[in-house]
Amino acid sequence: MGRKRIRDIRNDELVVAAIRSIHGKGFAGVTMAEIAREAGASAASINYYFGSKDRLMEETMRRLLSVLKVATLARLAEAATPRDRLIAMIEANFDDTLFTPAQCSVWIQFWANAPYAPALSRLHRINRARVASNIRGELRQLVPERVLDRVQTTIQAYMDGVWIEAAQGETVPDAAAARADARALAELLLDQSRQSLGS
Amino acid sequence: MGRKRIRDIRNDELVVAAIRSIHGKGFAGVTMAEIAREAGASAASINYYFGSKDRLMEETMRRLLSVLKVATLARLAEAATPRDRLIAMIEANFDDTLFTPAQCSVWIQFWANAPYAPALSRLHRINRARVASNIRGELRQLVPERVLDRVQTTIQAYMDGVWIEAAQGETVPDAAAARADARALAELLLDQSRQSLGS
DNA sequence: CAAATTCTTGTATGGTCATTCAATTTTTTG
DNA sequence: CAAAAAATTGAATGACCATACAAGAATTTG
Repeated sequence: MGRKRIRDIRNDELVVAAIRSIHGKGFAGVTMAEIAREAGASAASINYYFGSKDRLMEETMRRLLSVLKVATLARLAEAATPRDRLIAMIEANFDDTLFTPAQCSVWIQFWANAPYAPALSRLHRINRARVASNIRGELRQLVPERVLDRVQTTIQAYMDGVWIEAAQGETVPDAAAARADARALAELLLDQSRQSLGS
Repeated sequence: MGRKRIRDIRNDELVVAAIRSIHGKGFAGVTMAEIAREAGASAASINYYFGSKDRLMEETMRRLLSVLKVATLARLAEAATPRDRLIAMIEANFDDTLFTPAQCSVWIQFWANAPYAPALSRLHRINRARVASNIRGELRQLVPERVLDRVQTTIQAYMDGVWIEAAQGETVPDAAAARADARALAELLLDQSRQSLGS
């Protein structure tokens, strides 16, 4: 039963410690020893489980992307119409499980490092493409082809921007408010598109 | 006449080299020696002029903020109505002099470092507040009080998000297109606000 | 329980790099 | 032009830190 259990538990603990530590000092600023201390382990054990600091960052981001995926699927399960499905996917980005100060910070560090780390860059490209494709899938049934691209990129840029602001930590992120604002923007974009050209 | 001329020239050269270098390897990843080589100088001279790597980053960001300010003022000079002034301020963020791959990269590094460097944090807070205040000043004459806050934060989040995407470098940033998209979003927000409540 | 496997960590290593400093060159000034 | 001031840099310094490793502890297995 518990064949790979310990490994999984440690992986979890270390990734959680990494999220907290990165939030506290940034990825470049934090040391392996600090992350280890946060997890109640030794720096050497991080290398035992992950191989390197870069790989730890990569696994940490995989974790965040997984949280996003879970939140998205949970919300999609309750959505019936294309419009509901679109909103479900957007609101998932500001789910209570994802839109926290620590995770916002990690996401920023990810953006800052991705251009210089092939593994992160790949992760970013894949995730972005997946989200874009999902959004477009629903939009195709909601807005005219002519504006599809613009609406999709606008939504995605807006969501990224909200994350940035949250990571600057001047105000505690309010997930529910973020969802409401994002939804309002989406609905505005949908209504306007339908109205200006008919759908 | 040339009392402080050499110092100014060197500052310029070093800041330009810093922008290029940071774009190439990230702030944490680049060394003083690399930045110096890019400028045709020595690492020691950077410290002579700036005192430290962190101060160089700070001055580099001041440069970008100054470019934004110049672009904003230039566009404001040609704007007559509140609506034109709002659009001028928004489009300034995607001015040809500012919205370049290298400068987008630096901006991301700035966002990633600001939470951990008081000097950068301060710069970020001040700039953000200034832009927010300017935008709100125009919006006050354009949309109902009730939506003012939401419209302003939406615009700002969207602009930040566009910068992030540009910095990921998957596509070469097209400043003119970015301006058109941003303008379209602004006009949509204005029209909808006016329509839904009257202004 | 004994052998094998997995896990854990203290310590050593090697490399990297920002920063300092003294010495030199260049420029300014009177 | 000579003295002073400013600019420049090579090389030394001193920290810091990711990673490797070997030795030992814990756990699993048969």
